[in-house]
Amino acid sequence: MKDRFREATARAILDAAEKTLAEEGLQAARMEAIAAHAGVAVGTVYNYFADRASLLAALLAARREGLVAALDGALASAEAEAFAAQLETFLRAFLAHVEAHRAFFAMLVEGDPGKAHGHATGALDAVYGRFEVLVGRGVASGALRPAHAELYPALLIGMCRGLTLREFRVRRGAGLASKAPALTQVFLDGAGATK
Amino acid sequence: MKDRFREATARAILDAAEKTLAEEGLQAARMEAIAAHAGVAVGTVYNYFADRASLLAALLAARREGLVAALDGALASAEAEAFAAQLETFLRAFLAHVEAHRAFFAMLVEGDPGKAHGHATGALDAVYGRFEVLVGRGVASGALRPAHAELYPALLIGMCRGLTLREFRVRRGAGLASKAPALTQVFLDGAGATK
Amino acid sequence: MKDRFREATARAILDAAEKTLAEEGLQAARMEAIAAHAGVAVGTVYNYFADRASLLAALLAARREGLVAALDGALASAEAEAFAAQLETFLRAFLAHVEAHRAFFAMLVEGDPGKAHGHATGALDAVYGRFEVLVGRGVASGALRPAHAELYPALLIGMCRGLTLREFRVRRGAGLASKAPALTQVFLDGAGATK
Amino acid sequence: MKDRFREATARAILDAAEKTLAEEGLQAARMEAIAAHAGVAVGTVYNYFADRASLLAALLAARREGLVAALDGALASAEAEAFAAQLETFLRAFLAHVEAHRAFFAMLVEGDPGKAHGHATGALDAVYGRFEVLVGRGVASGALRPAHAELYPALLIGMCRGLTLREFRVRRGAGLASKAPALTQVFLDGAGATK
DNA sequence: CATGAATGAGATTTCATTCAT
DNA sequence: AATGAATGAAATCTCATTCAT
Repeated sequence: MKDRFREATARAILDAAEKTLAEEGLQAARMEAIAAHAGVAVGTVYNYFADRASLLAALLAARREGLVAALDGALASAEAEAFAAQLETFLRAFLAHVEAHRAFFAMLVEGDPGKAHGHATGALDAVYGRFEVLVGRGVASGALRPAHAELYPALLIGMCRGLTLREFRVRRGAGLASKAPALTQVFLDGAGATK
Repeated sequence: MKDRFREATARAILDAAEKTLAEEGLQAARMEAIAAHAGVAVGTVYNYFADRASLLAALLAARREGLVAALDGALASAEAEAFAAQLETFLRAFLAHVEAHRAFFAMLVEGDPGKAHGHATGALDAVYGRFEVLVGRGVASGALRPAHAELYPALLIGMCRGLTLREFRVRRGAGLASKAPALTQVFLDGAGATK
Repeated sequence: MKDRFREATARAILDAAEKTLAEEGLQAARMEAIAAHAGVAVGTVYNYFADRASLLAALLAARREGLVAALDGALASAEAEAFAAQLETFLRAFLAHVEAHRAFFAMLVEGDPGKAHGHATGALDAVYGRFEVLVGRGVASGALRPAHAELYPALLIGMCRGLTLREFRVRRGAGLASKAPALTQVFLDGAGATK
Repeated sequence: MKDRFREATARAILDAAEKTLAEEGLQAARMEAIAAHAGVAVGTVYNYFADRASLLAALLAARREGLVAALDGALASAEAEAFAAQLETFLRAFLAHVEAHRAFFAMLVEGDPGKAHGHATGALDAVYGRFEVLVGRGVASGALRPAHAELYPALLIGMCRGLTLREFRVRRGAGLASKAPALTQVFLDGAGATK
């Protein structure tokens, strides 16, 4: 039960870190601000995480795990359906997570290309892998053309990101996840007029 | 001729800043490192740019202008061709620029999601606009389906970004610009098998 | 009791600032030197005062308040006496304070004539006011001729300052406060021989 | 004739320095600002004065010489008159100079107590001496009581300074020099009512 | 364990001075 | 001799981290 409490505090700090990051940015977010958001003193943060980098890494890991779990859930739940439905379910799960943890996604692309990109790239590996699983299914089932299949994961993730950034400009609308059908359709059928 | 010199120095500092940013990251890049890369003393940097923020803003502006010019060139040069060719030319120009100025593109997504995204968003407005022009042509000519046309610019930019990040993982290949045909095809025809 | 500590530290830093200012001058006094004099690290100084200007302003305010309190004390304690006695008490209090906080008085005249004089002038307003109160009493009681009464505060303060600077040249003597009787006499009776 | 030109330039730089000092303060006045006020480049200033300290010292010396000359003139011209007239003439000359070269007088009391006060004190020696000459005459002629005669120079200078600072507050009036008669009267007869 | 004041290395910025043109 | 861009030492300020309470 002590462990329960420790874990709850740790989670609160991670949430505070995410919030602070979202508000002030990866670089500008100071440890004191994170602690204040969590309602604890700086020293307490250091009782849970060795240093700033560890805290950020832990946040990254926690959010990645959540995202991977969501994607795995989507992959499993839709396994029996047609590929288009699977894809839409998967993309909806992805977009919903991006929307809920915008700060996490900001982190994934931020940081120094040298260090953080290595970070982020490594961190994304597992996510990337789920997209590859999905694409593999599509190709195997004949639903996807194998021609440029090695690019599909990157293109799908990129389009999701494109939609995310678009949300910053057009400040209305039904939210990111509602774009999943359109995204699915454009990816499968293309934007070109059928001749 | 003195102005020539001043401008050349300013450009050299901007290039050095981009290089340093690429090597060390937006936050880690110190003014001294930038100055050293440019082959001048710190004080000299401050003779050209009021402070760190101004230098970064100037770099942002300079690269954006270069990119917009490249996109305008692509839009103009391919105007007479079929839309697919226009699209490919445009995407190739975009990808080539991203490749040449990776540091610039790293900057566009870095920083605080709140502020810098506003920044980046504002900074990208002109770029976004060129994608809209292109998409507008496609819809007008009947080459693009108007269904989700409002999402196309975001999706195209996103896919380019997806490919860019992919370059960080697969460290071989013919470079980003060579992906333009594949990207064009996937965007126009979709990844789905033709039934 | 924590607040007690904080206040004591703040006072220690102010004292250290005054000392450092006295030793090295308004411009030459570095924040590190002030911190060292106070026996703390630079960062600690910044935990108490936002920046250099704030620290100096706080010192100014603290010393002014002390001086004003001393003058108010003198005004109150001597209220019942004859004007000459009141004047002497008042001047003695003033001179004693100037002597004790020479650094403070150095500050009052230092800085940019434009801005800092505005500063100093504003800062001195309260002090000036006490002299005006005193002069007002003198005029009201008939002890002072009203002819040039509007100049008296300035003349009295000026004479005190003159004596202060004189201390820098003649380095002996019983201290500034001991000049109060002479100053009182000259001001009241003049230096001219009685015809 | 070349020397004439050199001297004229040097004087222009000194004037510019005084002006800049008056506007921005002793510490804040940068060499570039001084050069700009003089209409020359920084390098040129260094062709005339070895460094910043030399320039300030030269300004000090120049202004002091002017003041001393004016005081000597007043002492000589009024030698035959009654002491009260001599005093008024002298004070008027002093106040006029202070008014014309406010920046110079700001310098005299400014600076680090350590260095600049030494400076200023030394610089004032000659001026102080003229006040002593005047007071000596007054005592010798029986016009001044000898009681606190050693304080009179300091008191007179102080009163002048008090009036100068007063000018900063009351921003109207006929100028500093017009206060000479009042100052003379108060100093000779005192502010006390004649019983 | 929690606290938050103290720490000090390190970053940004200024500006007197130099020197090639 | 005049110029003004370049220089870099030195000052201010920040903030991750420590540790006594």
